[in-house]
This record gives sequence, C-alpha cells and structure tokens, in this order.
Amino acid sequence: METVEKLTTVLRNHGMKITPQRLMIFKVLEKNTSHPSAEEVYNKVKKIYPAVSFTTIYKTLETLRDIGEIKELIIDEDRKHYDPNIDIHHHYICSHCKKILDIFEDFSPHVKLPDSLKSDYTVTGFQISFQGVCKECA
Amino acid sequence: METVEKLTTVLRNHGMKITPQRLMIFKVLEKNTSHPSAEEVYNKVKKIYPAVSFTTIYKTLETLRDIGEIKELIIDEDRKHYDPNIDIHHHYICSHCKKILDIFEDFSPHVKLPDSLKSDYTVTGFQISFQGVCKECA
DNA sequence: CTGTGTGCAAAACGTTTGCATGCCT
DNA sequence: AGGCATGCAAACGTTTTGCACACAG
Repeated sequence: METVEKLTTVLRNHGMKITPQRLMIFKVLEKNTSHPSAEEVYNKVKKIYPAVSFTTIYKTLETLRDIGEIKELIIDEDRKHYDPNIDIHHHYICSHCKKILDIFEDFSPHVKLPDSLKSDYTVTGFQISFQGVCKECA
Repeated sequence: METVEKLTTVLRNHGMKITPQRLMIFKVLEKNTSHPSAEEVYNKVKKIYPAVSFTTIYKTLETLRDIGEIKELIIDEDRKHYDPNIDIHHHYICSHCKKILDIFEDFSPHVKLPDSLKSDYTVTGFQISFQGVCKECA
C-alpha cells in the first residue's frame, strides 16, 4: 500500500465507499513501520480527525485486513498489532519495551516443513518472531 | 517437565507450596501435546479434581510460566495456549480448525538476524509459526 | 502459627455487535 | 433514494484482581 490514491482505487475495486475516516486511517498507516495497535491508530487518527470513533478504527482495520491491505500481527500477548507492509517479512520483538522491528530476509529456502509432514499439511506461509532485547533497552 | 515428582522438586526449589490443585494441573499438562488454552486445561482438570476454580488455573499457569516450566504460545488470535514442552521447537497452526502441531526441526543454523542488526540487537530465541490447512480440513 | 494458595465475585481489558443516524455514490 | 459507513452504548470473552477463608509448611 503506497498512497491515498491507491486506497481510493482499492476501495472502489471492492465496491466500498471512500470516507474521510478511511482515508485518515489509511494516511496514518501508510509507510508506518511502528506496527501500531488499534489504540495507537486511534490516537494518531484522532489528531488529524478528532471526530473519529474507536468502533470505526476497529471496523476499518478489520476491513483492510479482510481485503488484504494490512496484516494483523499476533506477536504481542496483550493486543493485536497492524502492519501495512504486506510483503513477506519477519519480526523482532523486544522482550522489554515490546517494540517490533521488521526483518527483511528471505528464509524460505531454509524454512520448510519436515518431509514427514510435507505431504499432508499445506503451507500457505510462515512467520518468524525473533525475541531479544533491543539496543535501547539493553 | 516429566513427572509429578519433578514438579514437587521444582516447586520446592522455588519455595512454593505443593497443593493438590497444582499437582492435578501439572498432571493434565505433562506430556500433553495439544497446546491447550486455559479453558481446556480447566475442563480437563475439572474431570479429575471437580472443585478446582478457573482462578487457580490461571494463577497456576502464570506461575508455571514464570518459573519456566511451561511456555505461553502467542499464536492464536483469540486466546493464549500453553505448551509443557519447553524444548526449542516450532509450530504449525491450521488456519481452519486452529489445531497446533509441533515442528521439531532445528532451523537455528539458517535463521539469524541480518548482519546489520546483529551487533545491536541480542537474540534470546526465535519462534516459527507455519500457517496452512491440515489434512483433516483440506 | 504464619503466610501462601484457593475460590468466589467483580473488575478490567481489548474487541465486537446492535441499532439508529449519517453520508457516499 | 438506497445502502453501506459511522458512532454510541452495551455486550462479549478472556484474563486479572480484591478479599476472605483454607491449608501447606
């Protein structure tokens, strides 16, 4: 996902309406590499569109996830995080401050199911979560 | 974690009390490869110790996690799952039935942080989650 | 006897839903 | 005009907490 214009196209292609809320949420998400939670998205959107509701944030994130424009990260035990970068990549989460870093390395040549499972279990993808302590927390 | 005797030792080493509830919870968990949720643990413990409360399940799971006897899996978006196998391994989750399979393969020779991050970010471990559809659901 | 563990009920938390209103197309 | 989107409040499911009592050490 690149620009607000792209969202306009994407929403139109899905027969969905272009609303200021959706555009503002998209604006907050695009090029955002901080993997925000719904609440963080809400707070950021509120600054540029104060009338927005939490419900709309949740529904819009769900919509964007369903049409494949963002990815829901199950990496923090406390809440869901959202990633506008839908290219395959992995993550590093600091055990201390919970900050999430992107890891852009292609592990697919080496990360496969063992042969014993390969024939019975399809793999649509995999996700690696590195744990550690970041340099700021160390 | 192997036997109830081991739990007795472990709890004693941590200055914790050995209670029938803890032993029953441990009995349900040990050698359990189904990655149960707290509710599933509760239901299973209830069969052999009907007086147990949900609170005790949660508190005991938290305790066992804190002393490192079980691992909390953040893999299902809906609830936490618990794994008594604390040896390094990975998981496969069926997108359809949410069943979790163990993957015992050592990917550590190939899965490392990129050099650019290596010096600043310590890695205490990593966890791979394969997604796909299991043979029962296919 | 002391203090940790238990269990109930209630709270807390993130998230979802029902429904009336609003607004994009 | 029609129908999807919004926003409020209430519901939801999971997990946590306060507190009184029980019981392991």
